[in-house]
Amino acid sequence: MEETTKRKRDSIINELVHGKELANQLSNHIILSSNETNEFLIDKIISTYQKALTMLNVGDGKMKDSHSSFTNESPKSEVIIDQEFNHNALFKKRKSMPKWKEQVKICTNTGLSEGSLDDEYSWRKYGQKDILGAKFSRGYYRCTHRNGQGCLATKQVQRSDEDPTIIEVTYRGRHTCTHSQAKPLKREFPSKLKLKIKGLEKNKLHNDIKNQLQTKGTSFTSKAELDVKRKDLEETKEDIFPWFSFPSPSIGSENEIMMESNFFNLSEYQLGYTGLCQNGPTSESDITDTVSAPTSVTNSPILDLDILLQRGDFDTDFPLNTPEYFSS
DNA sequence: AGTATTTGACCTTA
DNA sequence: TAAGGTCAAATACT
Repeated sequence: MEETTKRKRDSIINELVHGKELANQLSNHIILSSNETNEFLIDKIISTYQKALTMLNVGDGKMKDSHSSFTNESPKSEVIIDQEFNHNALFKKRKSMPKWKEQVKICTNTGLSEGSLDDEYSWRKYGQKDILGAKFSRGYYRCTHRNGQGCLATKQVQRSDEDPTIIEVTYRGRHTCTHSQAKPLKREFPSKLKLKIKGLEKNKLHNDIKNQLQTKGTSFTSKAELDVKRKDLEETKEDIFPWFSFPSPSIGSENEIMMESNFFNLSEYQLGYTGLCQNGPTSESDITDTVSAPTSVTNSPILDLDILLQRGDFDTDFPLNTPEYFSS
């Protein structure tokens, strides 16, 4: 082997060994905080270093044989054992991950599927199973950023047997992806249900909205309010909805929390949005329910429709629950 | 073509 | 050993 190649190789090995040592030190520090996801990621980092060193035939971070490296004699058995170890470790980690359950009530007139429930994270379906004794199959979802950012959050979605309008969602693991952290708060202006307004000028739209809302009454919010009856298993409120500021615990009882999703109020009319219900209130009871729902959300931003229209925010996308404006 | 979903097979757990 | 959970190839969608 040439002298320069040997020197290069040695410095690579030194870097890898150093990196692994640092990861080990980090592990010892973080392990005290018992964050399972962090632990898992650290394990992965260390194992990556270990694999690289093993492939260089360096063994446990120590330079064993500086002569047989860069050959094709990779210690396959070690790698296989390592992979098996990681596989088992992965299952153990998953088992010990924090887990909690929510029940989300959806409106009956929506054709949206369980998977389209908008909880502000992006999920990718990876499986579906028929569950013994259950009428509806269970869907398995993982965070979209699992591969890119190693986010291990998963959720299981299943329609309730007793009440098909209730979706039971079981979350497992916290999101570690930066994407989800950066996503807008639930109460900010939604982007998902885009309203396609064809051939309507802003002013006409504005007037139409006014007229319709005045006809229906002074105000309404969408039927978007999610009855989130949360059953804590292991988590605190803040852990489950880190983006959401919960109202005082006086609402509801037995740890049940009613969430209302009238995301924002417009000065003349209250408009709501939902990722669950596209058709808005369809009956008197819907409206009544909505109006009588606890108006505990006081931190909703107050926006004026005129300003929003002038700003062009709703040029073509306007999240009203007014059926006439939905294209689908 | 790239991304998401479906679905049968495989793996783990109780 | 059966049921639940995950993988990954095939398929669908955009």
